Amino acid sequence: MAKRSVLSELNEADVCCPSVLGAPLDAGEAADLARGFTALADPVRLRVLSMLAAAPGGEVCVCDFVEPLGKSQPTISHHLKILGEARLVHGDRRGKWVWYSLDRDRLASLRAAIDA
Amino acid sequence: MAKRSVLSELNEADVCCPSVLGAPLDAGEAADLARGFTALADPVRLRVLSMLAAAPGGEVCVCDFVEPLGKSQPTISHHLKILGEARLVHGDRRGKWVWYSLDRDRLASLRAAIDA
DNA sequence: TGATAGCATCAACATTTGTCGATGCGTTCA
DNA sequence: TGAACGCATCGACAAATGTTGATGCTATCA
Repeated sequence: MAKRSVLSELNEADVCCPSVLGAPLDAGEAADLARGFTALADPVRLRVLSMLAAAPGGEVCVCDFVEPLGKSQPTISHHLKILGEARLVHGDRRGKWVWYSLDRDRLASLRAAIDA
Repeated sequence: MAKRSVLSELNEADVCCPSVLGAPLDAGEAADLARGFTALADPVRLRVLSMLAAAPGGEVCVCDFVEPLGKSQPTISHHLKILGEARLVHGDRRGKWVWYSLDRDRLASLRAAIDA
């Protein structure tokens, strides 16, 4: 597991959050981060996040995504599931409705991964 | 083009860099950002970026990616092309070799898009 | 000039992804 | 209880993506 000569000697074995700009990522760290960025790599999902960020109260009901985003209800549900699995959003059922909110800490951790 | 009631009234029509956490993104802004994050949404490409960030001199020759990343030379070339089209890296030919370097400003602009 | 080496492009393929109609499940309310 | 509504899941499909062997192009050097 020796570091390659072309790479930094920095040791971040016990750092909590791997960063692209620290020592070279191993395959596992890279796969973890890639899962997070994959969730951001779609225009519909970015718009979902931006709507959540801008919503008064920080919550948006599923039904309120459908018409503004111009996608079918199953498609919206699909994207919310992906964002949920990436822990970027969280859904809260209240009666017939499910209200989604943004996990700003999770977003910040992804941001930190590409922080200089 | 009226803003929806559920959304912020903030007007950022003439702001340089759209942010996920500002006003709701329109389809065009979201597509632009998604292209950037798509480039980050792959473990091989993240490892390429981290190797560039950690490399003394900030440069790595294409041939030095192949063995550490365990991918074929055409695959590495493919990923470098994607990173180049996303303006995250830049290649510089010197003799037989092409040395790639990281565009830290471009990375910072993507980071800013998910900045609180 | 010819041989060799490094990198990009091509062709092909399997896998993943985004999308939607149909359907199922849970909640509300008359 | 039954009807209506909101949301998730399923099945299917087209499009995009990651990968590699073969090939082509450019630069170096004998």
